[in-house]
Amino acid sequence: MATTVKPPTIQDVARRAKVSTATVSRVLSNPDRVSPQARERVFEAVRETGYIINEAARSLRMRSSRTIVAAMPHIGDPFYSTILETVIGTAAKRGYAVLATTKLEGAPNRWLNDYVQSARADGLLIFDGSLETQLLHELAPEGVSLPLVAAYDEPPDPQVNSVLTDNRAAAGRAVQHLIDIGHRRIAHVTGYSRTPAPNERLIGFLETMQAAGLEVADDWVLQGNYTMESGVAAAERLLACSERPTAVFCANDESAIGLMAGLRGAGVHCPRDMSVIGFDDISVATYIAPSLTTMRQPREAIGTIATSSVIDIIEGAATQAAPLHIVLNAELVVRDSTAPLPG
Amino acid sequence: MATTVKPPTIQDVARRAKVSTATVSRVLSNPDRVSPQARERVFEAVRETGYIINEAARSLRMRSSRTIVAAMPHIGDPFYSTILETVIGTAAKRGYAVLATTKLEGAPNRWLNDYVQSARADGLLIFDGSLETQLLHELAPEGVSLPLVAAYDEPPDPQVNSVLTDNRAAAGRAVQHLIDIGHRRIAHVTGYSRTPAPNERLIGFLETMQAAGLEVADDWVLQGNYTMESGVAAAERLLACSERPTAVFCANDESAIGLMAGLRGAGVHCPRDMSVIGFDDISVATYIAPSLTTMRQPREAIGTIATSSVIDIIEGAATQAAPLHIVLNAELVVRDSTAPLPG
DNA sequence: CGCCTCCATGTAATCGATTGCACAGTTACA
DNA sequence: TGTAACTGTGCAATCGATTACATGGAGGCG
Repeated sequence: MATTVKPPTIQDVARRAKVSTATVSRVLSNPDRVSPQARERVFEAVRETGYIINEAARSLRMRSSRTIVAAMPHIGDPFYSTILETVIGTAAKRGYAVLATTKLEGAPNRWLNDYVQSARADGLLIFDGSLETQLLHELAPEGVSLPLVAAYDEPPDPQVNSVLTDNRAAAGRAVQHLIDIGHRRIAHVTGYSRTPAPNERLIGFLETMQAAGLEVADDWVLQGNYTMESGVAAAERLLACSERPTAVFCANDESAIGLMAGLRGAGVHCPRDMSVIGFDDISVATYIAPSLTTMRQPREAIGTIATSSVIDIIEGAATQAAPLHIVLNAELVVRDSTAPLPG
Repeated sequence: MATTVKPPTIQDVARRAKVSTATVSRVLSNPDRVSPQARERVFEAVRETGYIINEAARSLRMRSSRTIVAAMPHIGDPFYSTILETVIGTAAKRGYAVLATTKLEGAPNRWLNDYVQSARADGLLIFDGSLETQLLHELAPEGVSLPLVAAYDEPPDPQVNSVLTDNRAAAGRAVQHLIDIGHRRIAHVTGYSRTPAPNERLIGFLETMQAAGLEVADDWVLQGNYTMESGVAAAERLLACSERPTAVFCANDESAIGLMAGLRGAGVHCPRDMSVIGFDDISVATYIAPSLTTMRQPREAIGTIATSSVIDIIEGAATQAAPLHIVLNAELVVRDSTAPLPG
């Protein structure tokens, strides 16, 4: 039957190739440092034994695990899962594996930096602002510098390396688009803020409305939480407004999709009766009816840049004079869910 | 500035608590085996030093990494990302971390079992049939038994533990629903098969049509690949059929969404002119227009059961007399995209 | 009182890799 | 021929945990 055989070790290879383990190790990490004959014998012994390096032993000795952690609030969200995919791809190209984590309910919730302290991972990628507090708690007092890159909606601690879209400006451009096509009464379905600071997209909305000299009634700011359900709920409250808006800026595509579903259920036609704009450009946005006007976030860029940055830091390529702050732009994609205000 | 300090080791704790490292280790893994006095001193020393176990050292010594690998074809797909989320949650509750992998383009593609051989992971969760061949290649000749659970569309090697939905039966029920509401001319947008075997949902479609005595014209089987793009392309071919079907069964929700977009673009109204049924019940399915009739796969159950099974196997709870084969059912969810055939 | 058992703890080997240092052999050059 | 420089390789310490075995002391019992 199935027997569990102990995998060959570097000792086995050394014995077979009639060299020392030191030589085997050298062949594997830097073949040029050994003679061609020995090198060839070692390669052959590796082939014959099916040797695969024991990463646990390597990690212990080298103090490096060639692994990074990606922490996100909610992997089921298409926005994050796309990012995770590019993270994995980018990390793999550099020889790193990716440990994926979410906020855990009911499970022993590790401090994120424990992953690094315990030698499970060499660096951290944080896509969730609320996790940062967990981090700083242990981090700050020590003054320890952790290979860490943050990439999320709210502007993180300026001391922390970050890659993010300029949410405030992008939100402003979304609202400006609605203004440009004639809307004056504009509502906003918010996301929540994962940090103590107010949500950046909300700020961008308010600033732009103010700059255009437009009033924002109290009941036009509809609390949401980035889910489709919250969009549906927002639709109901929206339709109950004393002065009904003609357009809505939603903090993300999912709440926009929920909102449109809610409007439809109430017999309100989008975009004829109400224009809707989202944020993110998740992949379904093109295919639904009406197709969704939105701000496209460069998700691939976010994932790729954050990942290569953290690996650069781990490997000491970036000497880290000052914290890294990369700001990306979101692009307006006009589709069918927004239309000029008639008249 | 930021200084990197070496984390405290078990030696540091032992010194501080004035005991041996053996005692510290015992306190940490089985507190009852040491005297209350020593135990208390150790706990205090741990607190004072901020000791965190070095997992690399532990893995090396224990030959166990408390990590599992989840391999999926495409994490961006909402179907898989939801599963991954439950996998991470379930694993965390049992004290395991999750390494996430996808099929990698252009990166050195490890054999999946290398993760286990190299002591990076203790077990494997495979959500992609095409990856299995990579596995068996190295696996079979050795006769080594790997803690492995497969969970994907096609029925896997009977030797391999698996958790899967009965795709053939579920596809049959989807088609039967269309028949029940009066449709006779039914098309199918296929997924691809990740294994040499034909796609199970296609088989279910054909079997059910045949059982109902219904003809399937050659051009009613539309090649797809589970993407929305392929759904759009299928719509075009569908409308060109010499004898146009009145209903379509799509191999997953995304191709159904694409198909509906394509139909809409051609002025064909769903469900009035064409009924559409999907498969999976991804979360947007409820919110789009028309809302999508589909077969709901128990994704949470798949993720949870697969994860606990593989951990049971790792920990030897399951003595593995025979391979595990768990079959789950998909449930028909009727929404607005299917309607009775008029007349 | 002598012997046996049991409990708490310490000693030291072990897991499998990497690498500083030592050493032997070769080549270069005076 | 002697010395220096260099190259290729091996020896053995090391990373930080776990655990089999040894030890010493306390307690029980005839």
